[in-house]
Amino acid sequence: MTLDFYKKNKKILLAVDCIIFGFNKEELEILLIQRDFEPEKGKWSLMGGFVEENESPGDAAQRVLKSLTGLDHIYMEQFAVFGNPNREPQERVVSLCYFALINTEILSTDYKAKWFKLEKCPPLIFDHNEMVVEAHNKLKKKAALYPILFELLSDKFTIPQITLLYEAIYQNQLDKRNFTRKLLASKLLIKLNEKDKENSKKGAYYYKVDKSIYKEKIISFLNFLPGWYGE
Amino acid sequence: MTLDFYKKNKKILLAVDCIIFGFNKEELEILLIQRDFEPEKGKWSLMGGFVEENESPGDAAQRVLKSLTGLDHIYMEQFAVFGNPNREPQERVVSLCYFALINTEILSTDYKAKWFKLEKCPPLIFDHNEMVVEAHNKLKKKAALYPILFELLSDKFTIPQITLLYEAIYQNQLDKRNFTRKLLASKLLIKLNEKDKENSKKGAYYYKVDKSIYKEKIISFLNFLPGWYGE
DNA sequence: AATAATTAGTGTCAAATTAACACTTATTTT
DNA sequence: AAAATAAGTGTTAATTTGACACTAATTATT
Repeated sequence: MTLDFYKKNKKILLAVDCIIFGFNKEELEILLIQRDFEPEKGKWSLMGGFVEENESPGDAAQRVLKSLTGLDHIYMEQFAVFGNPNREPQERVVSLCYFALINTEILSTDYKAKWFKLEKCPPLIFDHNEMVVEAHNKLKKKAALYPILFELLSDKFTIPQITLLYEAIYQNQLDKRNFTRKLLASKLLIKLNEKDKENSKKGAYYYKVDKSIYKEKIISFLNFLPGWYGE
Repeated sequence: MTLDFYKKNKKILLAVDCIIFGFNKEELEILLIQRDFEPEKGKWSLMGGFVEENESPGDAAQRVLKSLTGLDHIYMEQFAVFGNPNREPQERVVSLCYFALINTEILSTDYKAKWFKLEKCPPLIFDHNEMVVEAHNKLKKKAALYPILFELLSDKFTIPQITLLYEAIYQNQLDKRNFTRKLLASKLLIKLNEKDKENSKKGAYYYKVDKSIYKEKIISFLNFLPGWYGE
């Protein structure tokens, strides 16, 4: 039994960092917390923590996010590894990065995590600002290809809301006629008999996702954004 | 100085595994090696190794690949983390997965790594078969969006060769007229005054990539594959 | 009661892109 | 000279795209 093989190798602290984007009705935001321990105490940071013995990195990300924000069962995707030997000054830490996009409203106020407008993201500890930039790039690509964005808009949403969301992510104006046409052409949306009257006098119809179709026939959403090309 | 914070946490063995796809003229292949140490000695495996103290995971992947295959400066992309606590029986190991696509010909015969047809991939150690499936899925998506595939076809290549490559990756037939038209419409290809006469009597013109355009204007290649949708 | 203000919702058309389709060309072998 | 092989190319109808601006529904104001 040659366990020696494993013994020779150095173990490493393995962390997860969660980049949580939020949207409500206007702008893309990002969730941050203030470190309450050294090093870098008091500075703003992503939600992070270490992978423990009996959990997978994905589970660790879920646990860390929940413990710091109360957010549970958020689908996150691993999108990068930051593992430069000197990225943290005190000790070597390799970080696995996960991102998600949620509705800002679902964050409970019992926690200290705070939303920042993405455009006004403060300086963060270590290399966290780079992580945010990379996550935003991934989000753009992902959103172009997959209708994931509908999921975050809770159960029901209006077409103007989706439009605003895409505009926030791509920081671009969209032609609402063309965009609506494409949305509806996907046949993923079911019109409800109910209107959102909070945001306009006329009121906008709510829609929901047709999950039966959605699961199988995942559709290419590229070119939702005219003239926009990946990366 | 609260270094204790770090001390409390368990360190983990961190590995990299390299999924190297190869193509020459017909089929998509995958590079494997036979383990020459326990556990699982003698079984087929991906090229893997541990991340060492003074290297980033990306550097580790490069080092491991080079030491086992001689392949150097291969662009690999991190695409998954396999970190289930029990994925290796002897000891907990979290593995970062990287993939690349190269021309099978560039592999030197001095090494023990061996090409297998992807369709005849043998049973591999641990969860390596799952890694291969995930990598293949990523490759499909990636290839649809980016012209990366030209890069692997060394300096020059013919249009029939590219067509075969895409057909191998998507395991699908392509209409050669339509596909050629799209390739040329990208304006990424420069026709050379030289023919490949090895593969046909008539001979096919070589092309090379116009790197000056390639770098900036990365073009969406989605819908290179008619009716094909992501994932 | 009429008017103004606000945002939702919709249609057309010209241009570009797509997918389906089969024959000719160049060269080598026999 | 004929046969074999793989390269290379063009047309057309259908679909999709992007540019464009008005009408509809409701509420607030006067």
